[in-house]
Amino acid sequence: MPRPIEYDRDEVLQKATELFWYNGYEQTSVRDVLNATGFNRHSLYEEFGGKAGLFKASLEYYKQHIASGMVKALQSKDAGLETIREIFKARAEIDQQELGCLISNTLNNKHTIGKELFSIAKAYNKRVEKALHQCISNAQRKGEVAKEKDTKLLARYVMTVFHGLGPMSKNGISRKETVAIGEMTINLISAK
Amino acid sequence: MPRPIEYDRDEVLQKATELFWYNGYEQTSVRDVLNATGFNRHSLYEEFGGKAGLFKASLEYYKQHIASGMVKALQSKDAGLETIREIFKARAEIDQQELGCLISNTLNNKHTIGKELFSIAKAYNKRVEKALHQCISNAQRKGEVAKEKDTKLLARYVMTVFHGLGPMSKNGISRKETVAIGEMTINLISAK
DNA sequence: ATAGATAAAGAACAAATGTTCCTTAAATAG
DNA sequence: CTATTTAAGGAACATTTGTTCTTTATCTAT
Repeated sequence: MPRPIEYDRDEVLQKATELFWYNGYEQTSVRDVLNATGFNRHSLYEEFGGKAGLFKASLEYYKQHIASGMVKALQSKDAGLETIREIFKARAEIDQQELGCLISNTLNNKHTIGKELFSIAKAYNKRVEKALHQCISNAQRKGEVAKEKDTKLLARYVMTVFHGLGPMSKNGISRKETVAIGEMTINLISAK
Repeated sequence: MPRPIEYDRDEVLQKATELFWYNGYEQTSVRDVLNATGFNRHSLYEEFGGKAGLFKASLEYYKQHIASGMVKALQSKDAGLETIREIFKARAEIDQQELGCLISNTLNNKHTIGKELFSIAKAYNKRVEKALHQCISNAQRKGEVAKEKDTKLLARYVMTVFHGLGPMSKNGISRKETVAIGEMTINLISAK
């Protein structure tokens, strides 16, 4: 009996995520999303509850469609330094778009984005760092990393480099340079 | 014959810079600045030409009052790895405020902040990287860095770490960890 | 003392923001 | 065919945005 839904939730989310990624949360207006998707104003509030809800859904979309591959690779049983090398290679590719990472961008807006949205980004960031820690510990077990190294600190270190690649990409960084930075980071991890 | 100016330009700029640093350019309204400073609306437009002009002046203030010490140290004749170590120490302190770096934050808003403001940030970023490059080349001359190392790439690398510290700080990073990350970076630079 | 000049105060503007409300359209169950 | 249910369309809301304009206040050179 109800009139059938005409919009495609995933299509809307994909476009919204793109916009949030490109312009940031606060610089993306509800209008922008409506214009870009043809989505209905009322339906947006029905489906997502408002702008913040839409952003929450976009963060979820980002995690599942953009970042999940990386996390899964890191969590794999045979993850090691080669995994990290691959991640830098992928990052070198994506950074040509000069967008940085949506999670990192969101963290950067800590003081304006609201506690709930910030804590979602923070939680996911933590999850990535944990996966990275697992991977490095795994590498250590395999003998790729010296035994005396503090793998937790190494994970923090790699996270720092990841976060730094965002601004670097917006400044213009070549694939080559990004890969080189990855290689240097891996050297640092494995150095004795 | 003219009525004397009642405001203190530098005082206004200090507060404005603080606000822009904390909230970002777009999230700081002209009202916010007026409220925080008691500055006159009309005078703001007389003195700075508008919000963008105020931000330009704030970037200038930031360069001169916050970042210039670092650049000068890097450009000093006897700059070397110890200089970089000191910079990380200072950064560990400032990062407790969880603000990141205003230049880095501005770079991050590439797609919304407008070309002129972006290019100012970009130019200064370049200047810092150049100073860093000088410092590392100097260190190489002193024998602190292996001769075969690509100092330009090393400078890029350190810039990446610097940029990464912003999001890390907003996520909560201790002084100790920041200093440790600095130490690891210096090790990477000097490693043979 | 007065005229001229410039700062301060704040009213006012159009445009944009996120959100809500009301009307219209489209589908199926009876 | 009709009634009911829910989506779509879009008008309307109060705020907030950056900016401009008008009025008032305060100083000094004459």
